[in-house]
Amino acid sequence: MSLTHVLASSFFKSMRKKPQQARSQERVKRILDEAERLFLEMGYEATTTKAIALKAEIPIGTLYQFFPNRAAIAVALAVRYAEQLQQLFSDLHTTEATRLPLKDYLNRTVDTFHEFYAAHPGLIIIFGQLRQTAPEIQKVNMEFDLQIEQQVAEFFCRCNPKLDVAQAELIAKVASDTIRVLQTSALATNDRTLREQILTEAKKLLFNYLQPYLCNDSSQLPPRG
Amino acid sequence: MSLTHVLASSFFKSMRKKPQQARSQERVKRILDEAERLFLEMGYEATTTKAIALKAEIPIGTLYQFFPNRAAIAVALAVRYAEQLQQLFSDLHTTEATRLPLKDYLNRTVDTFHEFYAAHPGLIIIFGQLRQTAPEIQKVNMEFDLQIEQQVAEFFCRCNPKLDVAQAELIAKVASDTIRVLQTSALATNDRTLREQILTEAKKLLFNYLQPYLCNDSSQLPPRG
Amino acid sequence: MSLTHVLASSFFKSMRKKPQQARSQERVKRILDEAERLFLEMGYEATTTKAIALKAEIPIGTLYQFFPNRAAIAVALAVRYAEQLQQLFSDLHTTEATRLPLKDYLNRTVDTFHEFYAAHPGLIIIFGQLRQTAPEIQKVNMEFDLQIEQQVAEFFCRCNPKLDVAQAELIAKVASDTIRVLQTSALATNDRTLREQILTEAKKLLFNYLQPYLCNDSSQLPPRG
Amino acid sequence: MSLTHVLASSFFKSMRKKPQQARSQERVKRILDEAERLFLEMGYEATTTKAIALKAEIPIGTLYQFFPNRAAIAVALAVRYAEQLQQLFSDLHTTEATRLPLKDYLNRTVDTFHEFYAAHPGLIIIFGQLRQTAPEIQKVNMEFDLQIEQQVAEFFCRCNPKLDVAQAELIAKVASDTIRVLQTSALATNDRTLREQILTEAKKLLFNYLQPYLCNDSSQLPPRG
DNA sequence: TATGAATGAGACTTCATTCAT
DNA sequence: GATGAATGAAGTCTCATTCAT
Repeated sequence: MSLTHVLASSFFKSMRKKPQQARSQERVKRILDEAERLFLEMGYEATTTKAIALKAEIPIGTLYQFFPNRAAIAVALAVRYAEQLQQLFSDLHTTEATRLPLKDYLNRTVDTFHEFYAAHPGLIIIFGQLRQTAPEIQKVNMEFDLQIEQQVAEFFCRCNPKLDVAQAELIAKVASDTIRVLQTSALATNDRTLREQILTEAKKLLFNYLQPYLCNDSSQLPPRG
Repeated sequence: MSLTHVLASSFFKSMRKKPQQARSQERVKRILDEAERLFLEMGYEATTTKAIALKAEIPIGTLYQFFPNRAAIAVALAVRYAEQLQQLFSDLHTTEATRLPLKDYLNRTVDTFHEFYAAHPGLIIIFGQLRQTAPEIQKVNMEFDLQIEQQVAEFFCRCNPKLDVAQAELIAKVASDTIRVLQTSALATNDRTLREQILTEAKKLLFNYLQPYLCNDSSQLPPRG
Repeated sequence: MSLTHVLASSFFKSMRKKPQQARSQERVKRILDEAERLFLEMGYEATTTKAIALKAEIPIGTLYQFFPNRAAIAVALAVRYAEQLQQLFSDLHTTEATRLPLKDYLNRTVDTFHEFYAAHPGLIIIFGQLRQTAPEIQKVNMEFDLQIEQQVAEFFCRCNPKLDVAQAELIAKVASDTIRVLQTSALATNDRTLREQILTEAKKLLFNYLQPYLCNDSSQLPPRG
Repeated sequence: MSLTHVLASSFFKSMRKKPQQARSQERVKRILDEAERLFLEMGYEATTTKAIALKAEIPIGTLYQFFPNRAAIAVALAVRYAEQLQQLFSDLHTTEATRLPLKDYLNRTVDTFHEFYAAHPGLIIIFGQLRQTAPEIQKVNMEFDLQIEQQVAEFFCRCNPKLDVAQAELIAKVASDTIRVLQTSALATNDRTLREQILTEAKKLLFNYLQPYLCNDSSQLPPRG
């Protein structure tokens, strides 16, 4: 029932067999790594399964023993990222971060995710642009977004117990979408100053937006509806 | 030098020849309309030029007289939307909207664009997901985004003359990215209530973010840098 | 019955109408000139009628009023060359050249034709390589070659009245083929020294070959085969 | 460094992969055989890859596994002929032919090659007319011609050690070009008598041309220059 | 199990030629 | 007569996936 569980099952459903031997695991990793690089460089449609197999240095037939088709590779990539992001999120929330003032919590969150995004350029493609091309990926993306948003919503509820769940989920969704697009926007530029500025604005924007909801001062809570 | 001019030139550069006769114009329109529908339904890569020609009820050779290749059709679509959005934006700013209080201005802006987005579902694909697949489209998108952001920045500067241009452009970019993603998010759901809620949050978020910058009370202006 | 007559009729048969007005003649010339350049640069198949019309600065429809199809342009080019070559040959034979010693006659002939070939690089394509692609051209080529060979044979018979006609025609054919290939070979190199050397060898070769036949000393005449 | 080696490498470079299994070799052979027939019948440009695959009774995709494009088939054909001709030439020179008097050597050479040409009508197309259309073929042709000419030159030098290398190469080139065009000329006619006559003249022509150079009587050697 | 040669539908695009204006 | 937009058959080549070895 946990996210990890759900996604993991989704992940392995996309694969023909669960690689148990060391070599198989190594091969699957190589496939995913090379596929990510190629998707990033050439785009999904322009990336051939043969090219992936070639770069991963495995026979094409073997690739098809791990993945039933090309889309499954993209899905597996999406799941791998989802797991990593979930881990990142969990790590963040098991530290003292959740006990920081909102402003600091947001700064930390934005920076943490930014580092991850910056280190994984493929992520934006997989989670941002492959959606349309491969409906399967979209599904994984949406499922994952939802899971994260629910966890964020739970966190918001813990911050401000007066917040009702539906409201918290709405806010979580809006905040998640916003943070995601601004991360993307920041990463799209090579101008390091601009990048920092965008992140700074993102933090302000989130703070200004969330403060009225999360500040435990009921007098500031906006009326529902 | 105007945006319309720039985009129009870009538009016609993407086409083999400028259709001047009534029938040609009609045909180009049909090509674009059908292409939009197909891109939306099947995705860009899965949409064949043959299918577009078939749906538009013109011979394939004729399609290629107007567009040198499939990507050019997508570019033309992007330009068409860019022009319409620019028009929408200009119309908004030549009304009294700009003299409204910030909150009302934002409400109006969000609603106006939302109506347009809702009426043109293809827009999100063209401006949101086709980027990677066809670099030409990305270019049109980015040019257009930049133009709009500059106009928004100019508007911000007029609202608050103390704002410096670079700052205004940054804020405009952040606000534009945010509004765009939330519009998309709103449209992604079929739940009309949720959709309204997302838009309401978008308005709040923008207001909370922009007010400190645009409220002409210098004491509230955040220090630069 | 003259060559010029035969070829001229062939030439105009390849054209839809005999251009009588000055502008038409000018246009046909431009078509041929540009076609020649394009055939030379791109090859026959890669040269589109549209490209020819474009370069010649005439509408494509007008091109098709002068030539029924693309091959007709190539044929017309072949005929134009045939006429020029025939003229060259006639001019040579109406001078004192025919009264020179064989060696001098051959030197003059080789050089004269070489100058023409060098000045008309399209000739080799039209007469050498377009044959296969367009059977019509092959026909014009062969007709022309035959006419020239017959004139050469007549000349040989005049040189040595003891030569019978069939023999003379055979020799003329062999000599013509040889001279043609060596001209081509000479022109294929950019090394001016090598080019001169090839031509020098061509002259020797022809002299050594023809002398026994044409030297009016019956004792040297080879016995008929 | 041997010709065979050079050409073989060129040959396999033109192919996607070296066929190793019996079936593959058989298939490549069928492709080449049918391509040759079609090139001969229809011309290179008019011969479609589909038609070749159809005649060879293999799927088009399989054809493209062996050859990256249509031109590569023509190149492979050229290389196949080059190898056969080289073999023919080598065989001739490892017999006693080289020890025969010049006249007999030439008779034998002309006849030997004529038999081969007559048995392989595609050769003339590939080596004579495809040049322009496909630059790759031209390259193979020229490389091959050069190799043969060098071998001929070496033979000439052995015949007459007083001949310098550059001179020998020039003569070899002239003789090769001449013999080739006369072979072609002979084959172009269906009149068997005329064909024989052309060949007879070719032999005379070559003998008369080469004798002064190769006859080991230095008094007859033409002065260089 | 592992492999990679084989498959063939189908994609995009071109271009000689026509014919309505 | 002059024009050039319109046509659509046909060409080359790709590639996801299979399956015999």
